[in-house]
Amino acid sequence: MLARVTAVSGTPTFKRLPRAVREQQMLDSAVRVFSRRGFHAASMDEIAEDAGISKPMVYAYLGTKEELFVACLQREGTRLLEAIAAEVVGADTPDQQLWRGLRAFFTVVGAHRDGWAVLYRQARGQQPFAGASAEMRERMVEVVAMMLGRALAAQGREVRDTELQVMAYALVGASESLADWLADHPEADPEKTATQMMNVAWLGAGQLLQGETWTP
Amino acid sequence: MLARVTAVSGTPTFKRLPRAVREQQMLDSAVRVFSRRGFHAASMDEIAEDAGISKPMVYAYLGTKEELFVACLQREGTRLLEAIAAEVVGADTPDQQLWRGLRAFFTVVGAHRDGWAVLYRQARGQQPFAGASAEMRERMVEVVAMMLGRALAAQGREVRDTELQVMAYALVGASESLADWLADHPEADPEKTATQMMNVAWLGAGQLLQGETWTP
DNA sequence: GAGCATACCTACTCGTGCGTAAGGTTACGC
DNA sequence: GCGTAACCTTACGCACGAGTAGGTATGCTC
Repeated sequence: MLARVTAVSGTPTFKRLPRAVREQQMLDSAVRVFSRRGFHAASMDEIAEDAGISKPMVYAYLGTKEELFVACLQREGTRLLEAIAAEVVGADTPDQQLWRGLRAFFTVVGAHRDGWAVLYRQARGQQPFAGASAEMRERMVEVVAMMLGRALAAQGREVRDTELQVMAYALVGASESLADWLADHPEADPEKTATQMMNVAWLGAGQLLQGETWTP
Repeated sequence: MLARVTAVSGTPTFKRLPRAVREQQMLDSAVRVFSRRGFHAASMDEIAEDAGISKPMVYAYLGTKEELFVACLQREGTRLLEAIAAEVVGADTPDQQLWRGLRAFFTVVGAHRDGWAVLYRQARGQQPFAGASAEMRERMVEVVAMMLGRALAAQGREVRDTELQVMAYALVGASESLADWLADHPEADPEKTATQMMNVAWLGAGQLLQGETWTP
């Protein structure tokens, strides 16, 4: 029997699709199932079924379960990073960079909610992938820290790198958390969420840049 | 054969301990193994071995794997929430409440790093527990939002509940993220991390309270 | 219109790990 | 000092799911 006329994935798939197309369908299904069940609880059978295909096809195209998960991670991760990068290069002042980066970030997350769930909720905990996930975050933190640092320098102020790092970490964490919230709230508007995040980030940062600090 | 003289858990355990003690040892081991491996990859055998006990004991005392995980969640979660609550009640001004809450939070996380890893990195993704985890965060967000709201009211300003909610979410997320960073950096000082977080949170919040907002 | 590559299937094997049955051993009350 | 309850064990059954073997259909090329 060939691939059924209508798969669960929605798009009615007729038999015999070219490899590139099927691979994308499989990745879509994999992301969906991984995000719902978690890496281990997700079964290759369910992924195959969701894609409207039989299991050996998945193995033939994307390899083992781990490799499949990595492929998901890669696709969703680069989608996100590239979208952000593309927006950031078009801006020059620090606040414009931050704003456009945030907007791109929340837009992509809003459009691919379970992709974000896989990236953020799954990869982080599961041991074989935690490293890759942490590395991606590290890069984001680095970039944000650099932006903050440049903004500081422009104002003639100097702050230790560690401080910058920690603050960047907090900002990235806040964004991730809001993204997570966004992923669970279909009614929420990505752009508005980005604005709210920008308020927290920029005003908080702005004060710090002015040399004000809070002390117990 | 009885429980070995020296278990992997460190404390040399002689045979025949009272139930309450063994249960705590098991929970310690469970948290440790769950945090290292993730829920599914962790095996009951490994947990039992780590506790220096045989598997059926774990089942006799703490029940199935899911129940065991829930028990871990419960212990670590209440430990955290109670520590924070105890600190917050002793303060009255909003910034003191926030500060003492944050300090308690980072102190507990610093002292029980893998407890945090289980709570935050594991429970969040694995379907059966995501709900409980989200609920706990929800409570935290609610409390923070309330604190912000009171601070606002004291300054005669009024903000829509949703806005408060989102900002609280961002602050909680930033804290979680720093906690996560703390869990991976044994050299870091919880109190200092709390101070840095307080700076981001309070200065950011402070500006918002003054009515300032950032606009694209 | 024969050949060949590609897309696709059904139907297995086999390891791993949850959960349990059935039976030893120690401490404590009386 | 002895029964009994609590503590603890070894050794298994069994299900589930990753990965594979081997075979069938389809369409493209010359």
